Amino acid sequence: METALPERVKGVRSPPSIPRALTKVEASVDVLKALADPTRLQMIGVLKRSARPVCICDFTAAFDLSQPTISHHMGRLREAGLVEVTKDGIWAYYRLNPHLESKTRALLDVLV
Amino acid sequence: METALPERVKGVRSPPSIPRALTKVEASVDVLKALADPTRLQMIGVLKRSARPVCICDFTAAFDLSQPTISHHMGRLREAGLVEVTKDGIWAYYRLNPHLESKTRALLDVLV
DNA sequence: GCATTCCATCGACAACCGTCGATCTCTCAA
DNA sequence: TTGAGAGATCGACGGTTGTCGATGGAATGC
Repeated sequence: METALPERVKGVRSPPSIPRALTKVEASVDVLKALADPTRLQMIGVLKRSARPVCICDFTAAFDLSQPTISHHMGRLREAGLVEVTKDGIWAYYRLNPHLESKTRALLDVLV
Repeated sequence: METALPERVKGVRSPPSIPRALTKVEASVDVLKALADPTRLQMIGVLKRSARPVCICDFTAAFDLSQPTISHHMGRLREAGLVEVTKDGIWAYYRLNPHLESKTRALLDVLV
């Protein structure tokens, strides 16, 4: 029984009382959207566990997806600031962004 | 220079070597998708900070969204197993699922 | 019974997303 | 200089998502 608290009265709204969180939520949502795909989440897992940058051709070989699709997913991760690319000749090597915000780093530690 | 490691040779793929993670990834993706929306992420934040269940009418009042949209978002959170509902008369009170997997709980601790 | 209130569901719409084949750019080797 | 390979970009397609108004169902109060 919740008798110690004011009863809700029909037709009478309580004041909103829900603080509108702000830009912080939007930033988190962008990272979450980037991670909310099985291919991209596995990509992040591989990069996080790898001591050195990984050639994107290895992802193309490992996943049952076309090369443009792999490139698209990696681009999404790059746009979200999660990964960095270095070109070496005709190859592109990706690694986790070494300057990730601590909160984002903690998120990845929980996830992968 | 990476001379201590085998050089990548043009036209010759390295073995895949990327382990395909499994159902675990899919489960994480479902939670991430549920959280990857500003409205739903704020809802989760409110529920996590609230000591008692919150009437969904408070969310309807606090957000600039229609009542069906609020109900839809809460339904998504419920489908993902993140929240639970208890009906009290004509009101619906939502709270964080008290039996969240520890990994999911850790995720929310980082996020909100 | 009847009207009112809260909430979920339905149907529809535009926007976004994942995927592909085709194409373009760049680099390297012959 | 020419050819070939790696990777990004483009255009298109179906499926999903966020949003709304309208409707339906359950509980309450008159």
